Amino acid sequence: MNDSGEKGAKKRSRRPVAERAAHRDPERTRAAILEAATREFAENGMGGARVDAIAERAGTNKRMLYHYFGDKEQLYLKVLEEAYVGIRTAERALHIGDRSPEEGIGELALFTWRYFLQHPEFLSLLGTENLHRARWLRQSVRLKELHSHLIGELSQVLEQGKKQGVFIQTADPLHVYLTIASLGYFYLSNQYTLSTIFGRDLIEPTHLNAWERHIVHVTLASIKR
Amino acid sequence: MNDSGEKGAKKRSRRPVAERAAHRDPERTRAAILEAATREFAENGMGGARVDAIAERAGTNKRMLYHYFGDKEQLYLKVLEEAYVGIRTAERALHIGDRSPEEGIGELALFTWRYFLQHPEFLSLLGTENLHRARWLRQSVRLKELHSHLIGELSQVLEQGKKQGVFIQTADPLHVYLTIASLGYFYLSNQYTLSTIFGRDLIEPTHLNAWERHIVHVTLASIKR
DNA sequence: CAAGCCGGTAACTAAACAGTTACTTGATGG
DNA sequence: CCATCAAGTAACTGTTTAGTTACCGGCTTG
Repeated sequence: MNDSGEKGAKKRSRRPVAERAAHRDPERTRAAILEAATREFAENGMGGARVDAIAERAGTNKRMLYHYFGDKEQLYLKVLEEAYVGIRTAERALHIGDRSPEEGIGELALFTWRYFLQHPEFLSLLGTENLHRARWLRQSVRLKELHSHLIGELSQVLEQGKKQGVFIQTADPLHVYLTIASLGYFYLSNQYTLSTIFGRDLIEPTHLNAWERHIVHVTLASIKR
Repeated sequence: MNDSGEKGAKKRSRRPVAERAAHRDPERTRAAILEAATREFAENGMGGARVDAIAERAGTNKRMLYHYFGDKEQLYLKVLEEAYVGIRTAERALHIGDRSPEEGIGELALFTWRYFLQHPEFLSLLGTENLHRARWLRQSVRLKELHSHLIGELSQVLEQGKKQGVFIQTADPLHVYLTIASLGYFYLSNQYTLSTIFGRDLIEPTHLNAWERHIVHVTLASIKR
């Protein structure tokens, strides 16, 4: 997200500015707007987010926002795309095929849960986008190919497990991923209403750890022979 | 939701109006506003919902809306409360303890999935409310006690299953319910982004039926000995 | 049968909103 | 050292919004 060093350095050839570059730093401003927008959209949704609020959070003004991103909708789409790129990039670094199939699936489940836990804004953005029936995501050309890798790798691990006789033959890669994602997403994104109606603070570390173990247990129990 | 028959009949003692009671029917107007608001809030969230749109959908005007419900926030809370009352009421009619523990849990899973499937507006409202960290639900006095029944009954079924030796000793009622709800909620509420990124139409009957079976399978696999 | 009350209408208001325009500043290259 | 140009500011505009007010009309009841 903060790539202010690289691209900026190319333009500023002589006298690299170095000290007090707060003013007149386009990359920095751009990144600040994107981060502020991520928070604002995550907290208030598309309808509730305020362009003025984003500009203020970013320490700049609306003029710059419209200059870099066109309008509110394009900015929102950019935020959403970056969020997806974030999780899929982190996922690729996992290499779930390196250990035993069982460990591989467990690792994917743990990773997904912890990523969700550390990136609540990603969950919020997904919620908002689904409220609008993926209206903006569908327009994105960048994201279509980003997800095939995940299913491909997961599919390989499952096949290996089936050959070894540790997984049931009916285990389906998309179903397994959806199971993992479901258990993490629902618990975290609905924690507020759930904590309220059941009178238990679900975000407490004890409950959080218990649910982490539960996710791994459920995922493996559903595919093991 | 549509209780226009009962309360209305008490007031109109003589000459029961009967024919063409469209005009000047407070109960009907109130119900129409509530239903229109449910759809508007479900489709657009709290920030995106428009009071004018609700009035128009209800075939009335803003004056009546403010007259019956105070303001936008109180109307929203009423909508949310009614939605919770709806699912918890339907749940009570289940009596999951009547059959074997295994069948009881399977029945609860099926019921929850099908209720979610038939009431997409309930899922949307939950999403909206959680985006705002249960800000309005927490103010509700009506809903605190509504949910203890569910956990109580589920707890009994699990205990029975443990005694019979069909369920594992560590099975927890809240975890079991959250598992069932997770699998249904995520699949349906996130169907739009999921269908987009995985290139599969998740709402197709074939996939819907497969997921229904999957939910029951996963739930039981996670608690069976 | 008239008075008033209640369900209902529509035009209005002040504030908030997305998006624009006119202007300032300061670094750079000729 | 000055002309240029891009980064950045702030005040403005037309529109949309939640909420209000002034008014209408017909049913009920004394």
